[in-house]
Amino acid sequence: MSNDSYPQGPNHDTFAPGERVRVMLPLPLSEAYEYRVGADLRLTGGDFVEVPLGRRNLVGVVWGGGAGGIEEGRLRPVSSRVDLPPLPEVSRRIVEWVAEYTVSPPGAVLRMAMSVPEALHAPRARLVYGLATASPLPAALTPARRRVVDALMAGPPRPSAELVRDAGVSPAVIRAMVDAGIVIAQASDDSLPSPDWRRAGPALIPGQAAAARELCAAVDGGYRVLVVDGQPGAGKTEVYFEAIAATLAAGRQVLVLLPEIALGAQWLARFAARFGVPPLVWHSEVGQAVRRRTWRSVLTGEAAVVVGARSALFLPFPNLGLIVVDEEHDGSFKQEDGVAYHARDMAVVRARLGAIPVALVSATPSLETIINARRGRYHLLTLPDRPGAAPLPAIELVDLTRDRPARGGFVAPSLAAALAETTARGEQALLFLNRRGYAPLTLCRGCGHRMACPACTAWLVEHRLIRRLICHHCGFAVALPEACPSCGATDTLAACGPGVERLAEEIGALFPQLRWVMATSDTLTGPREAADLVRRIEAHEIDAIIGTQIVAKGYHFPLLTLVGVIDADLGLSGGDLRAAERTFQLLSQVAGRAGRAERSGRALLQTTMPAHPLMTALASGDRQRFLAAEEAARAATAMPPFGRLAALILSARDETQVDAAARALAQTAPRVPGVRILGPAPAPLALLRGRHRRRFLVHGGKAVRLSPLIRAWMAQVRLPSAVRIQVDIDPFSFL
DNA sequence: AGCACGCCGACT
DNA sequence: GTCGGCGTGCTC
Repeated sequence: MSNDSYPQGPNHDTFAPGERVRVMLPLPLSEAYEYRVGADLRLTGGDFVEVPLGRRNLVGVVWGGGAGGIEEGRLRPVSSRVDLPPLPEVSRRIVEWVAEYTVSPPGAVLRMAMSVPEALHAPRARLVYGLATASPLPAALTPARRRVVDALMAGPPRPSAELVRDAGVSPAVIRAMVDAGIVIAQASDDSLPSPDWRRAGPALIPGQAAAARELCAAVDGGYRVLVVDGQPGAGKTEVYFEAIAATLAAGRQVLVLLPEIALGAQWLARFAARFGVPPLVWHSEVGQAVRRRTWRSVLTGEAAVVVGARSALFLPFPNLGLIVVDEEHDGSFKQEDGVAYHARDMAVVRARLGAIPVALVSATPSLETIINARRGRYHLLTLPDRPGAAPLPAIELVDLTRDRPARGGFVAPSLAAALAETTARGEQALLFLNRRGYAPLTLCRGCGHRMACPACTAWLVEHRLIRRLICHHCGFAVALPEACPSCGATDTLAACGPGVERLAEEIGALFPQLRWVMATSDTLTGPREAADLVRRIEAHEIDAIIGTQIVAKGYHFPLLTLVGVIDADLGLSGGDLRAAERTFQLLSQVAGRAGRAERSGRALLQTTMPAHPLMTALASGDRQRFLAAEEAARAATAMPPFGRLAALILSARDETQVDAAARALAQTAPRVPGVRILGPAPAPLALLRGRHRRRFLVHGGKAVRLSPLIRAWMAQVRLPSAVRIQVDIDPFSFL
């Protein structure tokens, strides 16, 4: 049923009864489907409509007029128009752009923009109970009724269940008070509190103020990419908060993309301190009621600021005025499965399509961003170093070939000594090891058998706390065996290499008095656990944090003055294009956790390669030299950002089938000057979740558009449906 | 993405 | 004999 309580927008693409419309459905279909506009309907591009598909009814979006691509007999009518504002034009264009670029069906991209089916229908109004203001309170009240009145005087109207709890009465009391006219039920006012951009921000030093002025000047000035580069503690957040305030003052919406939201409690608190209210939050952990409300308030324009993980990029903002991508270098902005996209790059496209500014923020900007800034496509704003605070922590290398840990241990004597000194001074330490579990490999000393995942090309990781061996790729888990499954010998299984659990064991043995806590995605399962951990650390109930990269980001603890990196070499193996860059970023970020307040900090990096250029660059703090070397290496081989890459991964349960498909694809590989196609070869995880994988790599110059080339290539070959093909334009990691 | 249709194993 | 496993194909 049509409902006109929302305006339908300008009339340039309206569709009258009897006309054909193309409707994009949130399904991986290659194109929009055509429908007939039924009687009594007037539709506009972007309208959400219910349409029949097969034997079900789905909500899709009116994409435009029908081109007559389907015969009359198969055409079915649109069922109804959904009572929502239309999906904004710019949202429709970003869906098409991303689909084209990533070689994905547009419907699959639209699905990310629609996100929750429930959100499409208005939630039932909730009733809240408040004091009737029209009539005066009766002079005499029973004790139970008195408690209800007191509870309502002390706070806002609330749902019955809450009132029952707060007043300590039974629901019958409230019902009776409603009948007596003392309490009235009303629809809850679920309007959102708006951030107050008029509140004064913190005082900025001249360098910060200048950057803030430039960012603010870009607001309402059309498309522009600004890079905010500054050391940890240099005030990047405060600077872009000023641009958020300016955007809100201009009456427009703001989107902030952050890498990991689960641990964003400190960020949210800073936002609330600056603007008086928390922002809306969008990530996979957000529950469906909140999702629905957030999605709808974005679409109606009521939501002022949304902070979210990469998927927030596709929220249907009708009036977006600014995008901020914080920690823009972070790898988690790259989605690898399904529609493979890089949220930072697509945020830049979204800004261009919407003619708005985008701020890319980082202490260690990606090489891509740096090169774009140098070429003048992006505008670079560099913040001065930490004002009035301790200098950056001194990064020292611990040479594991000389300063050797005790047999069976992983902590070098110098790091152990630093830990003892730090905690003796009443300060805190972070021991960083980017490996979950107890040990990454279990092998039999008797026969040499290694415990591998049956469905993946990967070793099973021992998780001693839950006594299981787990595959970190597919989740396969078995109980820790007593005997070797290959030779049957008992007491021969040996844990090889360290994980955080094993590190914790070693620390506990070295320092029995030390109060440590382990922080990994296994122990911090939600915002509540994270908030609790933050509280315990701030209250100094903890001397040392033993954690994975989950603690590398966004935190700032005043007493934390020592960071120990157990294995600085860990990210360098594997031949990944960005291995060195990523390691540099991660380790600088981790080191930056030390001594951000008045106290100066130390960061010790344990390495077996102290002469490696990456290690010397970290130790000397010479980011420029490291970047220059990295840039030269990439330029010499025309690797990104000096050339383009795409990966095609074929997978099937049957190995001969995937090989046959790979051969068929190889035979039709396009021959284009300046484009090289490598493969097929076994993909880095040749077996993943029980599927055999083969990979092609497509490499071309900066000027070559790989997406149309790959699309044309795939169109030539008809593969059996059991073979899946995954395209990844601009692959980030090679695993 | 669903949902149906279709073709092979263990149940009443 | 059928119930049901999921592999394959289609939906305007």
